[in-house]
Amino acid sequence: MTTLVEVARRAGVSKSTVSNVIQGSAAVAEATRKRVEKAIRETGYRPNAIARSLRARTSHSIGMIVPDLSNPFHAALSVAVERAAKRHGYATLVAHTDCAPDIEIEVSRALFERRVDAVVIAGLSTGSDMPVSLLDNGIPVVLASFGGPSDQRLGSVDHDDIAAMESVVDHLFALGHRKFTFVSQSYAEQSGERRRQGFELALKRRGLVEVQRAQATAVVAHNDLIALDLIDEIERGGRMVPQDVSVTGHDDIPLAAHSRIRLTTVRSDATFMGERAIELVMRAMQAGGHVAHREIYTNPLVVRHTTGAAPQ
Amino acid sequence: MTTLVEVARRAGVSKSTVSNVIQGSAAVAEATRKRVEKAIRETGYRPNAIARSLRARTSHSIGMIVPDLSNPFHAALSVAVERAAKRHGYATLVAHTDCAPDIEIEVSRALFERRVDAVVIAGLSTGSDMPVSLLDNGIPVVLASFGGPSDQRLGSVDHDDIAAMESVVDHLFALGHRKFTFVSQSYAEQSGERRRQGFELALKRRGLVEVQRAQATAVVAHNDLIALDLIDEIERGGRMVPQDVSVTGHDDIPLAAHSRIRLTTVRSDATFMGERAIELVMRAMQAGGHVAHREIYTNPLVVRHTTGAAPQ
DNA sequence: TTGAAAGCGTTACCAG
DNA sequence: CTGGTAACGCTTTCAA
Repeated sequence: MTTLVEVARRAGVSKSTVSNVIQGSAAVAEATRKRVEKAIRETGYRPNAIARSLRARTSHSIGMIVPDLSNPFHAALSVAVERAAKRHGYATLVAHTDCAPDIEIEVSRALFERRVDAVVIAGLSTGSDMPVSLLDNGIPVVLASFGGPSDQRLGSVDHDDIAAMESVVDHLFALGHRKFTFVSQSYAEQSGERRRQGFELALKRRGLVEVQRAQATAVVAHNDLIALDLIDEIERGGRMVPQDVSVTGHDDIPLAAHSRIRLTTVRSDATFMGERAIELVMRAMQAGGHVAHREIYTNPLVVRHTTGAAPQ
Repeated sequence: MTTLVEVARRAGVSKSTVSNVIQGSAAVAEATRKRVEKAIRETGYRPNAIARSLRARTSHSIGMIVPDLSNPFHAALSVAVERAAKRHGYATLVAHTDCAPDIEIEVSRALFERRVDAVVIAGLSTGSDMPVSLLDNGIPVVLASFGGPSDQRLGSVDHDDIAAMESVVDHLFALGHRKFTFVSQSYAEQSGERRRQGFELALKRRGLVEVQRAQATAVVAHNDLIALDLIDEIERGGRMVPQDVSVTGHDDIPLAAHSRIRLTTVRSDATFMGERAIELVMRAMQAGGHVAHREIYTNPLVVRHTTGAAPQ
């Protein structure tokens, strides 16, 4: 593998000079610059980012922690994060956790050892103190698409789950539904918990309590993927959506709008959130501190055809 | 940030000793080991992977190049790659290309500069010589879910697109279809081209030629996502699938089996391919060479409800 | 305008 | 068993 010294030798200059040429920094005589550039071309030299990182004490990489990329919402978020990071010259290290606390620990340790300059988290197990340990190590952290424990140093690009659940229940209630149930994912994720809270709050406000899934005429799912699964299950069981049961999702993944699905859901802009997360992180790194900034967006309910009047 | 020397000073030993303790290698007296471990615990010391990489001349990271993670098939592949890599202690750097040649170049350059130990590619623009340039730089490359230019050094975990298209066309032909069309994605990807070839071959074998999309009674899509889009478009246009038009996909993404979709498609196991790709890559790195190995799987046609008898 | 040297945090070799 | 020293490949003073 070609290194700086080889290029230098070839060009008959010192490595400092080669370095200067590459950085485009210090004034270098036109003639020498030419010689060096020629040597670089001839050898196909590419700077070793690892050596640079060691010297610069910054890896120019950011960590992306995601529960599960097979959720299209998370995939879109990751895509946005990676693209935005790349635009800034940062590489993205992805890691899945399935919201398993032990994996979360292992992963954050690995990211720390690799000295990522920041981490973006798309989902976390309830009660995880992983962000705090990252923060304590001086790594800026921003939560994307959810909020979190109220450490001041944290950044977050969040959406209002409580309001979202209120609008979902409101819509269903107006359609005459009184028997609600909430279905969350298999693992305990923070956003799931918050949506459940919002759901229960909205119910209580109307003097209702959650019923068993089998009794419900309105099923509120934690996200679109789960809603889709529920529709599948309900319809395979011989009942119809929305005639017998109404179902709502959350996220508005691309497929939700499909003519065969037409899912009533809450629209959340994963791409925007991913980009915004990187913006915040970049700004924080420039300032050499933590993000310490939260913003929260209110998402609109998108009414489609999986919700309808409550059966008599 | 705590370093080895700080730990050493604290424990009153040399950094070599601390290093030895960490490596668990050279025999270290029980007493000193204890002291060192205590110092490590007290300082919360974590080795700097960047320094290690520089020294070891291996980054313990692999690059994952993917056209677009929002395709669930690619997402599943990436998940599998990342998980398998993590199991081996490797981090995964993901990069999207959208199959844009200029981004591909930029990305492979970035991965090379970061000295990834290998790269897994999930999709590539037609005619790209990016794998070759990586290979020439001594980086093992394996293509996952497609084949590629026939460089001997390449690895690939491929599926038989020609056979897949033959079975798709065979199925449709048996249902009475004679007017076929093929729809690929917006960008020119290698697997897309190959499937198109397989499709045309299968048609020719039956003495048929492709017709305009508007005339077709059988639409063969390059992948499930496109098939889903087509169904959406067709049904919004007032025609029915499969009564008026039959549609097939490729990949068998989770949603393909949904009760509202029931897509006839070719099943390809993204998770398996991702894992296998990492296996091959690990083996190659151990041997210090290129993968230079290809395997190709024949995928089954999964007949569901988006294909039916050709309209009279 | 150029180059020598120090140092980033490790590991590995070799003396002691 | 332990520690000194020399790399790994780069950037950055600081002199010349």
